[in-house]
Amino acid sequence: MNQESRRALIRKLVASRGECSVEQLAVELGVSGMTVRRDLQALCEDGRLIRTHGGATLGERATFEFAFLDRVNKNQEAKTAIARAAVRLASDARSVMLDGSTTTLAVARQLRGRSGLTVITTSLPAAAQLQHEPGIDVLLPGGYIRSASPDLTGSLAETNLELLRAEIAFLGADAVDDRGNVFTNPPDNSAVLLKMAASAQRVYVVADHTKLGKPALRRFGQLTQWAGLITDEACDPDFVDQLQQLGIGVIVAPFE
Amino acid sequence: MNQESRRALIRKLVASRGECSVEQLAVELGVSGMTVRRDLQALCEDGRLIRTHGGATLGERATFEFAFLDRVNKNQEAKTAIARAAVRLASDARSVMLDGSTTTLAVARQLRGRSGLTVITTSLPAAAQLQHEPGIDVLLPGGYIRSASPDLTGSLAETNLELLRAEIAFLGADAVDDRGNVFTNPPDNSAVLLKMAASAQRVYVVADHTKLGKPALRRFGQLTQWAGLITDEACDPDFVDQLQQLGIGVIVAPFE
DNA sequence: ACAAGTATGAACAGAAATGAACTGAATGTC
DNA sequence: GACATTCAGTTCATTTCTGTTCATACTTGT
Repeated sequence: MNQESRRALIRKLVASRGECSVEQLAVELGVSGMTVRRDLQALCEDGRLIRTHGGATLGERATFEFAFLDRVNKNQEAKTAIARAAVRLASDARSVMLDGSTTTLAVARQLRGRSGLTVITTSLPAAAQLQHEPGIDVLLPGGYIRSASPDLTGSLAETNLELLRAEIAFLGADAVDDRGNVFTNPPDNSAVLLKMAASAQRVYVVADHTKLGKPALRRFGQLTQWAGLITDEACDPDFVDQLQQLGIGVIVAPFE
Repeated sequence: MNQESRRALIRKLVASRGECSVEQLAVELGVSGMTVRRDLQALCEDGRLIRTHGGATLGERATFEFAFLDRVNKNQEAKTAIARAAVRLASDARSVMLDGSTTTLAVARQLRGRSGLTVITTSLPAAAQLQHEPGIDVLLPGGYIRSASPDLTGSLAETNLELLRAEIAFLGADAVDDRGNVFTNPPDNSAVLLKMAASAQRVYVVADHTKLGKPALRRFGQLTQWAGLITDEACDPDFVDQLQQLGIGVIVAPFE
């Protein structure tokens, strides 16, 4: 029994029973619980099942569900703080753009309950969060769904974003250095991000404190061109000073 | 009973009864009231139900989700049979269009495992089903997410569909009458359906036996214009005869 | 055959879930 | 409007689960 067939069998067992415990799977497959956990983690990252404490279940993907992504989310507290600050900035906006990062997903969650708002987003989880909000229209620009993460990319997305306009855009960054350069990691789609930035009157970069002060692979913009950075209060104050001396607006969101 | 399935069960119980008390849930689930409270809070934060004093009621979002799941689960066997026949017709197609009906969602499920395929769909659940298939590219035409059902509509969707082409399209119908007229119920988006039909080389209407022999509110097409109808073996043979005498191709899919 | 990389399992430390007890808030009753 | 009752939410202890780390076995490519 190799890894691949074992994982296939786990998928089958979970699919047929709807739910399996780690221990149960370990006994049935004749491997240790540790191995089962690693398998479940891998399958969960692929979105093939939903990890639970003690086991795994089948997601209700008959509906448009991306809730399982929330659990993968790191630094939830910081992102929620940033999101609260972000929606405050957008309090009178009637159109908001959100990219496909996990930080902007937190923004989407904070937008719930708003009315008279159109949200343009490439993020399918954000769309799922907002689809049933009575006061919010969700507009997807279309495009290919990236296999690595549930958001839209490609020339169709770019072309459509050129035709759309929003009052404010929130873009997630994988890294921000002390010169105000904003980075993303491939295979992230910097082209789509740039189209979003070009189509919004005000552009804020959202990045929690773990993203600050280091570069990443692909530079896609400069904070001096945009409205500023929103980060959380666990960040380094010296870093914030440096950016502010460059004339960059920095908003430090407090925790609850 | 782990957390995930317990919360799923709570959702079901609240959905079926409209309202549940904390104490009632605690007894039925065999957990403490404290655990129920924590579950309810989590579900409430996700917008899945509305917390009340002493219990919880159904929120708007949950209402939509369960209404959609009901539709998905209706005549599941027939829809699966139709879907199997559909993917056989599309066995050498490299591009497939799927609309947002529950029958075409079954087609999406049957497409899993295929490779070298691009699926163009307005259905967000279908997209969710296929997003992790390594051999399948999922292309969304964009547009507004309808509030009543999770699919895309609006002029953006229509414009983009005009630019796209597929070898074969499967469109769900709410009704097919004995003259070959194909109907949809408002607020279904017949404009998007027509754009899909116009952009595909072969167009099949998929409709289980409960949809046959009756009209619905909005006529959006005629089977004689298209490649034919796929239905299931529980249909009325006389009805099939009538359509065939009009020169319409009818495929009757057998159950497993 | 050898070496590099991968998979596996054991042990342990940290995290999460749960329930009990307690305090504070909301609702209903008189 | 005051009181009683019920409910909610915090805190803490207990249990269970998770994931890191490390050592070993296995697989794969050269």
